[in-house]
Amino acid sequence: MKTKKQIVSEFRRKEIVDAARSVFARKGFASAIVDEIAKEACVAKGTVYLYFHSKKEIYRAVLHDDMVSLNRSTLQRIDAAKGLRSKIEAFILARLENAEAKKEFFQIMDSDLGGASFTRKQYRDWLSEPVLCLAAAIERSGRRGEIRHVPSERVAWMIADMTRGTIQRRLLADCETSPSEDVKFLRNFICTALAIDGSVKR
Amino acid sequence: MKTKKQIVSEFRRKEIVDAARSVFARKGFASAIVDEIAKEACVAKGTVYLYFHSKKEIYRAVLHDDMVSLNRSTLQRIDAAKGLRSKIEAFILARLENAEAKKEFFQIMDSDLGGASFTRKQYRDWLSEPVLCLAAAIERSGRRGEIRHVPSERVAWMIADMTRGTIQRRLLADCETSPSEDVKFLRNFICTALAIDGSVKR
Amino acid sequence: MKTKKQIVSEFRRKEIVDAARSVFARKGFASAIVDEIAKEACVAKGTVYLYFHSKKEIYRAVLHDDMVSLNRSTLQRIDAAKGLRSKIEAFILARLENAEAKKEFFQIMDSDLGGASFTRKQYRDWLSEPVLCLAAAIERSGRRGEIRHVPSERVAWMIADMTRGTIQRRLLADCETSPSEDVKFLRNFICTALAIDGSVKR
Amino acid sequence: MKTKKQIVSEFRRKEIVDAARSVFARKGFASAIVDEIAKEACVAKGTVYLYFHSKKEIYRAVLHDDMVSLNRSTLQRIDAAKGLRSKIEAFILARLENAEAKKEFFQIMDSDLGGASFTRKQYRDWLSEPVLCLAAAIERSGRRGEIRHVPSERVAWMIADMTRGTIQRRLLADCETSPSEDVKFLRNFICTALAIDGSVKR
DNA sequence: CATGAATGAGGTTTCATTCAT
DNA sequence: AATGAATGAAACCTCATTCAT
Repeated sequence: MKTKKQIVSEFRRKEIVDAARSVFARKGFASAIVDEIAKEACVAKGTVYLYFHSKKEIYRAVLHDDMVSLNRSTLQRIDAAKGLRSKIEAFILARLENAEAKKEFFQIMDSDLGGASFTRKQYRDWLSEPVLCLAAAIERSGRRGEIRHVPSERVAWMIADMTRGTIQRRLLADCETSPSEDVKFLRNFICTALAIDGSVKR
Repeated sequence: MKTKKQIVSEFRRKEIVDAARSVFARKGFASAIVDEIAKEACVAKGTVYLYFHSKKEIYRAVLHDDMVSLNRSTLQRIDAAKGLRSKIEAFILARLENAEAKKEFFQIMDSDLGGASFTRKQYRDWLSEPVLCLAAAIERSGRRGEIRHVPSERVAWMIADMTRGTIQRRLLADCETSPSEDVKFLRNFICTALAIDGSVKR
Repeated sequence: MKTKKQIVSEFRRKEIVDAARSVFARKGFASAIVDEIAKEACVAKGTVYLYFHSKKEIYRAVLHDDMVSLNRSTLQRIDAAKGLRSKIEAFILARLENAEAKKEFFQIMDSDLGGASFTRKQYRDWLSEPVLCLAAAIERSGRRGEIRHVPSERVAWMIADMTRGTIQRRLLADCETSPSEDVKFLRNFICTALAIDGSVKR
Repeated sequence: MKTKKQIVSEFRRKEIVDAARSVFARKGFASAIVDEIAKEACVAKGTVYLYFHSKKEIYRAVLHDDMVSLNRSTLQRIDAAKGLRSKIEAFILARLENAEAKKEFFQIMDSDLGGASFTRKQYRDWLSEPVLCLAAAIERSGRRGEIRHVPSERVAWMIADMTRGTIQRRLLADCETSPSEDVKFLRNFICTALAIDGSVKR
């Protein structure tokens, strides 16, 4: 059972991470100021350093936390979906909705990876989990002859690339098109590329 | 005619921009130190400030210069190519080769947009020039019935997204696959998605 | 009631202002170095910036603090003195003694007005408070027929001018004459100029 | 005879000094920038250093030139005037008119003595020449019994102090009173203080 | 003689991190 | 555990002065 201390401690940690996400999204890593994070989390600057060793670590925590939850939900939705077409749609949808819900996180991922400290490599590594899951689904479909033969992992990355680009455009352009329209277009584009016509099973 | 001074001046400016590109790529905008840029350009710190008003301006100059030259070469190659398939390939190839030749630049574009100063929006705006050029080619092909009917601009952005993702993976993964292989895969993937079969004219 | 923090905070502020006064007097505004002020105040440079926004603000604080306390004491002494002759003497004495006690301050006021940042106008404005107080006393004396009729404000400024000149000479010349001698001469000179002979009431 | 070279050289030197006076008056010594002086003198920065060793030296030249010419004209006018009353008036008038004509110089003298480089002492030394001349006149008048017995040098400094204060007020207040009014008031005030009534000989 | 590009020492200011309370 | 005042390293930028042309 969680002690009272643990509860308070976890609560505070979350508050700091949330505040940090907001500040990092607004300013980027380098221009974010620890004092501002502390203020937004309603704690003193010193307190922040009780929970995190350094600014960099806060940054890592923000990204890690978000990525873990994003990946978890993406994987669940892919698993839940039946048929490749649905799985692809599930992937895209999970990403798009998450971007909508957590603009801040995506703004961070998109505009500043913390200077020298954090590499895009880490992002790739995180991303690779759901992408490989998608790739596996494509691979199976291919084996079953439901789609034409393609290098499944590569295709999965293509899907991720297009999804990401779409999200970027949505975030920048203040969403001229509806999310469902974007999803539909993407899925169709991909399915056509894989297609045995529109015959990919749902 | 260019005076001797202009020549020296342009040469020095270029040296600074080149040095800056290298430093920014290594350190990111915030961690880059003007003194280091100066040293790498073999001039004194003060000289840098004769040519640029601030660190931010140097940064802008690096990005602008690279983007202008990249866009110019991309547009030329698209124009030179005959047939949609070739034009698409030209676009991808121009980008990939440039990334290979100017790793530094892509690392900047990909990993650090200079904190609050620089938005990804600017990048999109720059990118939109060759993308719209590609879109126009797709549109024309569509009108001529060479490909199935698609929203050309959106498709052009998809192509850009996939190209960019491919470049990123190449830069991160130390190139397991050959560039031409990547290009071929990409082009085929796209052409299949657009295809009236494999019948897109070369 | 003052909290402990407020007390410490005010103490520290005062230490910085005192150190700054000393440094500014030695070096002038432009040549004064914040680091030196900090060192003399026995705090780190950063601490100085916790209390003041900029070097200019420190400078303003020094001048303001000194001027406020000088004016307060001058006004009190004028008020306490009975009779115009005594009031004039009080004014001169207050200024001379202050100059003696706070050489540093007068050196600042006299030799460096902080470049473009600070105008002599501000100094005049500060000075005008005790001068106008003196003018009022002269005016009243004039109305009562104790002195010949004069434009009181103008005369008050004359008194201030001569006092200031005397102070300057004292500071520069290492005081050949005793302060009380200077005061006596000044007062007599002025009283003669205003005089119904030596009959100005004490 | 002056060679052509000398003529050009003197002309240029004067242009630089004039430009410098204007810039120093506007900005003060510390904030004045050599480049700006050069530009205002229509020469290149390097040229300035052909005529002066350093910024400080330009500053000294400005003050020295002005002071020499001011003193010369003051002395001449005192000499030309007959009678103490006229001589005093001549002193005041010479100073006031000069201040009117060369506001810039007086603004320099009044607002910035160049940080550590230049002391007010130098100014006093310059000023002492006409002041001592005035003192001599007072002394003679005293010996002849035209005025009451006073320490002549001290009185002469008082006159200089009041003149200077008046000039300052005129420069700051945009001249509410006419110069001749100020001169008359000053002379009368002084003569009353010295007076054997109004009987000081003209 | 004249130029103005180049220099680089040194100033102000910021902010991550620590530590006494 | 929480605070926030204090620290001081390090960065950006300015500008007097030099010197090759």
